[in-house]
Amino acid sequence: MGRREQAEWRRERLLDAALDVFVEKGVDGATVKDIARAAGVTPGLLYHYFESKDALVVALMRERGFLAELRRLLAAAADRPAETVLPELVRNYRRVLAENAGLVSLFFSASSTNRHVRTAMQRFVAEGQRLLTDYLEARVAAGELRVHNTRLFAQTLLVAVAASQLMGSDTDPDQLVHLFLNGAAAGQEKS
Amino acid sequence: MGRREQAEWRRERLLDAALDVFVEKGVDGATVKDIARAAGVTPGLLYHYFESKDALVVALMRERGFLAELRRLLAAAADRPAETVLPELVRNYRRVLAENAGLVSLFFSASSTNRHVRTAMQRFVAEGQRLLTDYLEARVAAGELRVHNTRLFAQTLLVAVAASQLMGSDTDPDQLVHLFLNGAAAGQEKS
Amino acid sequence: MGRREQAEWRRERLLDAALDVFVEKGVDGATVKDIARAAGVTPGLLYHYFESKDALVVALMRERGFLAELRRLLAAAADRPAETVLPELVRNYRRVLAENAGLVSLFFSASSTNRHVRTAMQRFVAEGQRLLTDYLEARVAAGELRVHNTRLFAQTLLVAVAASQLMGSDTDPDQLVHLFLNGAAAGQEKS
Amino acid sequence: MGRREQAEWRRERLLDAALDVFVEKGVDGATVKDIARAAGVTPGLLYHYFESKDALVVALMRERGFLAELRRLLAAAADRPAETVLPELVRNYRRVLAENAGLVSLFFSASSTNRHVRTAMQRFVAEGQRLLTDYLEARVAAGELRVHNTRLFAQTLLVAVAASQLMGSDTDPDQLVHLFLNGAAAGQEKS
DNA sequence: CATGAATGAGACTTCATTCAT
DNA sequence: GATGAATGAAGTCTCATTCAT
Repeated sequence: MGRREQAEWRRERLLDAALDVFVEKGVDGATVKDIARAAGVTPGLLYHYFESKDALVVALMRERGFLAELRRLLAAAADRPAETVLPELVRNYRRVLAENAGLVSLFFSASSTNRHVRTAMQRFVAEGQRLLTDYLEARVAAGELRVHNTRLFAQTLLVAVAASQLMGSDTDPDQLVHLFLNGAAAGQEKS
Repeated sequence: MGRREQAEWRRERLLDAALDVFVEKGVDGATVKDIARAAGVTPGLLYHYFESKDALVVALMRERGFLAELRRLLAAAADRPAETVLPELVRNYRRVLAENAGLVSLFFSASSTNRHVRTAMQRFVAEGQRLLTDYLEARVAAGELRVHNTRLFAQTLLVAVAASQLMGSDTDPDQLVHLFLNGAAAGQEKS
Repeated sequence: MGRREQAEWRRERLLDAALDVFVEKGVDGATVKDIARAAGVTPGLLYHYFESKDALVVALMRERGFLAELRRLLAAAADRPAETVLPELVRNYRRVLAENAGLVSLFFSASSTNRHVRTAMQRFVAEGQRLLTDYLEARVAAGELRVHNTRLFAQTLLVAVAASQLMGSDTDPDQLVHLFLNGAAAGQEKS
Repeated sequence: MGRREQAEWRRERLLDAALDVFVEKGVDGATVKDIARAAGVTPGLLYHYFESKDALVVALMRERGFLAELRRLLAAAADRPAETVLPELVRNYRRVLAENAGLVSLFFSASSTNRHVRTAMQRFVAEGQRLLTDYLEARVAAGELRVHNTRLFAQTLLVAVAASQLMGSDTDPDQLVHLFLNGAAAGQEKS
């Protein structure tokens, strides 16, 4: 492994360690020393790779966030029915969340004092909503859905998945999508 | 105002101040000095009323939480239709959240290092879900709803309201409930 | 000693200690720990009295500076001849410098990274020059001196005294003033 | 450019960079990284040319000081009148100071923790004074000056020039020398 | 020669908490 | 009850210096 790769690898290990520790102790509860120890380096080195502890959080959101995944999932979906796409989306989304488990709690703990972090997080969530909203609009245009407020639908769905993840519920993706598509009223049936 | 009332009053003011400061800076970001200053007293005095900073958080959740409100809202509702009750519930729930605004972010920021706080918070959320789930079960039994997973419905609804509050969206309660009751599929119509 | 006096006294002791340590090790070389130890307290307490290490330096200049002394020395001097006043001034000025010994080196070491400190120092020096310049102008007006550039005279005299102090020379005040009043050219004699 | 010249050249560029950065941030405020960056190299390389950061300061004083210049200016001056030589000296001295601008503040900031640096600086200043004192003694012997304390004269003059430089005053060299030669007393006139 | 990753020591600062007054 | 001086532990961050590549 050359010098260059070694550095890149070290950076990734620091992000791994940071995510682990943030998840376990919370962003504010985690100390730089904790993270460094988890990565097997000295605290000083952390500052060779990241400007500050907050910068680590921002980097995590940028580089380990699931926006890329979400984008990929919806890229070619505009023409396919929500009934097919959404369960798949939820399933994949859940998988991504599960894989990068800690990120979820990270997103919900907007407690950091630092404005940069908070702003980064909000931008992040907004972007996710926008991606899903765009897809939903396409489906409404296609006549499949009649959602009046696509933004509300998108926000609620994403939040619901994340929340169930956060609380450790083992929600069935199909059930969730079914609820969103068909509602809970007794008189309603699929045509 | 007697000794007794004076003390009681002071305690309430401390809780007020703590909530304000927690909201603004997050639980970990807020210092005891901040809280004391916001309450117009000295840090030392805070320890006459609360054992520790963490005790303040727990007290806030116990005494300022919206469980009482939720309980009251659902108490006499078991026999009334969800179509009527839920919008009312969402509306009132939102109002309560808005009034104790900060609590929402407090609940979502599970970042505190202290295990007591985290546990208290989780118990709290679970209790809220249980209350709503019980009502939904009653409505399913009454034949109004056909929800398969009432816990999922309850969790999703509560989280959705809280999240919209957290993100500052001005979601319309009626739209939200409509989405939950009727779904988004185009072929579906209210009878 | 009441609480109030105790605090005041402690603050003064911190300034004393800071001056000592700054003199010995330089502003940048001195650590907060050094200062605290010299004052017999913990580093944390220092921050109860001063916002930062830099604030300590500024406070030293404000409260231990010799401007007050200079002002007092020149207050009633406007009508008295420079030949009498200046040696007296130099003598007293040297005494003040000697008493607050360290301040001199503090003033010359403009090395602190912090802009606030540097600015405070410059304002300080400028004020001293202005005070002496005003007196000299009065003597020129009185016909005793014919200085063309009073600011130059003031600056040079003050700097010369400070510099001799800084370098540990035991300059005779009378000789110094004599040099400034009569010059060094051989053809010149007092009338 | 051969190996040898290349190395020499690199060394000079490092000294240039070091002086610039020391001036801007002070000796203690400047980091090795700052200096390396200013020289366009990496921190590690700096240690091929200098043993330590302090060694850089000492080298600067030895190799970039104005002693050489002062020596040259006074070398052939012993027989020429102070009235001619001193303004010329001040002018050239100021020019040298201006050219190596930063050195002045470097000399006045005796703040470095390191004793070696401090000692080197003091020796340096003393040597400058001795050079000028020797010249003045020659002029006294020649009957031009009647200075009683040539060391005082030399010290004061050099310090005055440096100080005006340090404080950014645009002092006129002729006025300064005039003050030193003729004094400020009203009754005195040039013969 | 040259790089820059890595270290270790230590700097400044913050803060929950205690306690004499 | 109330104050705020005082502490001790810890936290974030900096930096001169070394060394494998």
